[in-house]
Amino acid sequence: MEATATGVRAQAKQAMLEAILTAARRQLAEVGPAALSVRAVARDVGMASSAIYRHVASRDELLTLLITDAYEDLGAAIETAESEAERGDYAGRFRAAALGARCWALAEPHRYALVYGSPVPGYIAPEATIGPATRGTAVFARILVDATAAGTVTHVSRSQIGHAVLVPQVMHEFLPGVSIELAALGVLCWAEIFGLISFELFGHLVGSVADNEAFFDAGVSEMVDRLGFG
Amino acid sequence: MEATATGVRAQAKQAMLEAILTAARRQLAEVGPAALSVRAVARDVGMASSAIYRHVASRDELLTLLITDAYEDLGAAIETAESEAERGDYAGRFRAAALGARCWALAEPHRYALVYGSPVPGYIAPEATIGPATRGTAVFARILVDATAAGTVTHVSRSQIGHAVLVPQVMHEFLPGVSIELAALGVLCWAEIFGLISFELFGHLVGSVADNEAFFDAGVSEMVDRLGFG
DNA sequence: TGTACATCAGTGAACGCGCGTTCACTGATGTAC
DNA sequence: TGTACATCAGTGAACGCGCGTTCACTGATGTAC
Repeated sequence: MEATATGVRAQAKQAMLEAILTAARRQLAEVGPAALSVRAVARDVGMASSAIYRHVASRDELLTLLITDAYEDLGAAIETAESEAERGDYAGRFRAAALGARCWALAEPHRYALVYGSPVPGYIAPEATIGPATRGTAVFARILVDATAAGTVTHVSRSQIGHAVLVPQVMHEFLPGVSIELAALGVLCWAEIFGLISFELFGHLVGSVADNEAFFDAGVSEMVDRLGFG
Repeated sequence: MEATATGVRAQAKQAMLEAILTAARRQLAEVGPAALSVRAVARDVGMASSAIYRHVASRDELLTLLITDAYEDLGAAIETAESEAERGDYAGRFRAAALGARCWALAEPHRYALVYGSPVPGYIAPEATIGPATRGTAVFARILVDATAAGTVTHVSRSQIGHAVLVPQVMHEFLPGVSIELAALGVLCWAEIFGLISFELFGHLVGSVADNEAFFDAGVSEMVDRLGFG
């Protein structure tokens, strides 16, 4: 009974935290991260503002929770999308992962902006955000690793890339066996994917690109070519 | 004498506006666009907060001025950098323009984030920002146009790009004579350049990329290849 | 099972603060004769 | 050149508002005997 008893309290607490985060996500979408306010969240959730402090230490911790939450959610979306492609189809896996990222971003523009837009002034991301941040990226890395292991990489860009460009530890941990050239190309593509998504979401394609989805697809096709998954 | 007289007043007014913008840029760097405050700007400039309203209609107009100002400044930096390359060296011009953008962004990270980071919540950009926004982009467009006119474009990516992807008016106005394929490739590169800059500035390369400049250079080299400026 | 005690989620008032914008005003600077 | 008047940049008080965080408190829920 003891375990169940404390379990009930803990469960209620967990549910309350979830409600607070839901309200905070709503707030985020309305006023943005810089104007996110503990009091507004409390109002939304129907509590005294001071009650929030029973669940969250400060406004900054609330922001941290939103950030890790967004990274995890985006990472999960990329994982799910990628997992639906055939394992041996590296182009398909890459395409699915990229599209998964874009779909999530379109559905959750404010949470996307929170993690891939401007840093929040005055907020310093604690170490706890690093883990979740790599989740989505790791999916892309795995595709490169698998393709290399399978010997499917047929051609990489002709541009020269110095050996010191990437951090060795990342090469060992996330890209074992992958050549520096392909790894650097992968990081470039990773940045391009999020560059394309940001441009679309932040309005820089308005007036230039008529069909955002076709444009993104064209970009991804090009990346697949470059990576040698053609 | 009349013209000089009003000229003196007008000149003082102009100087005051410049002082306000300088203070506003400082504020922007400290607290970000969402927290930019008329009162803090007034304090910085040494005036009563109400005095600001003699020069600027509202907080939103102040933001608009900062945005057009940032676009113009970035555009000018790209123009200057690009103009130093030899006219017939399209790869060199492209490279210079891209590096010019990156240099400006590194020197003015907050103003860069203002225009290429997350949109400011609750702020709706007026039409007046459109013109300045195209200034830098136009430099890249001109390189494509010139290279096409000179017949220097030797090879474009093998990926297929539908004809409806780009807005026809933009093709006519900024990219006359340029093929749809090259134009789309150009827009992709444009997005990639700003994607790379944003990733670097917003901290997404920390821990992965050891040498940001070399990495950016590698990316640009690759783009030059793709565009057929090799 | 029943009772005494401890835990702890939520309250509401209070702290000191900053915000955008308006408004009647002052006083220096420019203009017209 | 001298004077009367108009312009207008800057003032400071005021409006109504929201903020993060603390603190002593209440009262329900869980725990230990």
